[in-house]
Amino acid sequence: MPTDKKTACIDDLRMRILTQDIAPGSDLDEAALCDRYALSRTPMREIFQRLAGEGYLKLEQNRGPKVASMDLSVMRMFFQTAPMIYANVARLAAENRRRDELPALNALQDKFRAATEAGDAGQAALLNHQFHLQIGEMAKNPYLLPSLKRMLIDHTRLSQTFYRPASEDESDRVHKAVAQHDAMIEAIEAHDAEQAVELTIAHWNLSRDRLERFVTPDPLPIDVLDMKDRENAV
Amino acid sequence: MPTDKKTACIDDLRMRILTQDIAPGSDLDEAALCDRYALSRTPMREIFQRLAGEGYLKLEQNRGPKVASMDLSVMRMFFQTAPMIYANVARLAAENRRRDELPALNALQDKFRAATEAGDAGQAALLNHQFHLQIGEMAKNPYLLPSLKRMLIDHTRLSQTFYRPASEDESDRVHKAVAQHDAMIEAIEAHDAEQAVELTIAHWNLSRDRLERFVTPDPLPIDVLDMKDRENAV
DNA sequence: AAAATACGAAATGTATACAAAATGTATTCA
DNA sequence: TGAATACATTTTGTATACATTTCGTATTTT
Repeated sequence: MPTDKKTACIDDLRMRILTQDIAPGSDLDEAALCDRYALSRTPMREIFQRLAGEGYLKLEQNRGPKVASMDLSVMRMFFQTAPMIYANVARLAAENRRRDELPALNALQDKFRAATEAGDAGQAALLNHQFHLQIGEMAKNPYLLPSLKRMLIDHTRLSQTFYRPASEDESDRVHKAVAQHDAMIEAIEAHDAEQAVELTIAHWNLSRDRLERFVTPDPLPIDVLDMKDRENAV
Repeated sequence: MPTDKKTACIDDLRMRILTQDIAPGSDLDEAALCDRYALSRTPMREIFQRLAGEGYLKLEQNRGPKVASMDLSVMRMFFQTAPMIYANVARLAAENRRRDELPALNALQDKFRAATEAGDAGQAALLNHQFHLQIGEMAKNPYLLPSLKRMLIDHTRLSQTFYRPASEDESDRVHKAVAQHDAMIEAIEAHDAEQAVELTIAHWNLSRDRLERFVTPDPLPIDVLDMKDRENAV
């Protein structure tokens, strides 16, 4: 089937962008990708168009596709907007979810937990992405979904380090995040919109601190000899 | 210039979809459009991909592009989500607008007012669309913008009748809408976020009632008659 | 030497031919 | 007559050749 090759390519590109295997702002080489995925230029360019529509890439006239960048100016908007989108999506998901959508959510959570326990950071971030995307689908709101998808792209790229906990404290946070997912599933299953919102806010607050530290890293230690501080520097 | 032809085609298709010249849910004939816009299939398909990414069209495997439909279930979400998106975009626009963006907004408002006074309903709806899109650009929030764009597509399609006022009362509403635009420009220019939000909510409330009256599902396919004829013919 | 320009190589965009899939129609067979 | 199947037509997807634009480089000109 020729179409499988195409969707496989799309999925792989998405994955590589989300894991920062392809860096934000970097250029894509059409010919090289055609070669890599064994596709001719026409379907590859259609893929570029689609990924651009989803916010993964940026296309300009007469120049190659660029991976969406993450400037500092945009990051400000990210932190400003995320709680609103996430909370409202969670509310709608709790209100509108269908029973037959719950197994998929549970399956993703199972895989997510396994990835965190196995210490597979990239996979954990990716499964966290899919988990929240699934909640987005359950919200049944075609107007909010595109915003959520764009937020999740940057959220996942930012959180690459989150699931690679360096300290005991950060490891605790990951476990807390997993537990919050469980609670969110319960709330959504119970059609408890208020609870879903509350949990989502808490979930956001949990990762916000870590995320913000990544965007604006701690200043390097002034005392060069203090090796303890050096360890925590980003 | 070959690229002008392409952007002209995109703009024209957008316009025809927004004015419901091409009905929601209708199929697009690739070959016919290639003929109409004097483009070959490759760039035309790229256009489809782009319009699909913007929410104008829906693409499926091995079948022609469909204009995004406006089902009743989606309309519910439309009315539920619009105030939140519009209000927050207005707030951000007031906060983040640059001085050099104001002339464009004023120009659109001038043209908008002229269209309403000339009774050009289609043009008025289109310029109203561009006006709110410009505010969206001024908000500088890449996460909210895609949602706003999707909302505006349906908003403009729904409001086709709004600017074709049938009664005295409805004519008043159009004038009020024009005045609200003026006030919104003032608030945005003055960086008055609270005022911008308040005006936006009022603006929304003004059109909501009128819009809700026109929420009707896509017309049933006419094929039913053909089937009857076929039965009778044999 | 610096700026400008012209050239060539690489890329991006378009047209078209070909392949695969879907759809409609006619024919066959019970 | 009616169902099923095979065939033809149309539509959709892909590969590739060709056209155009961009960009780096070298040459010219002052």
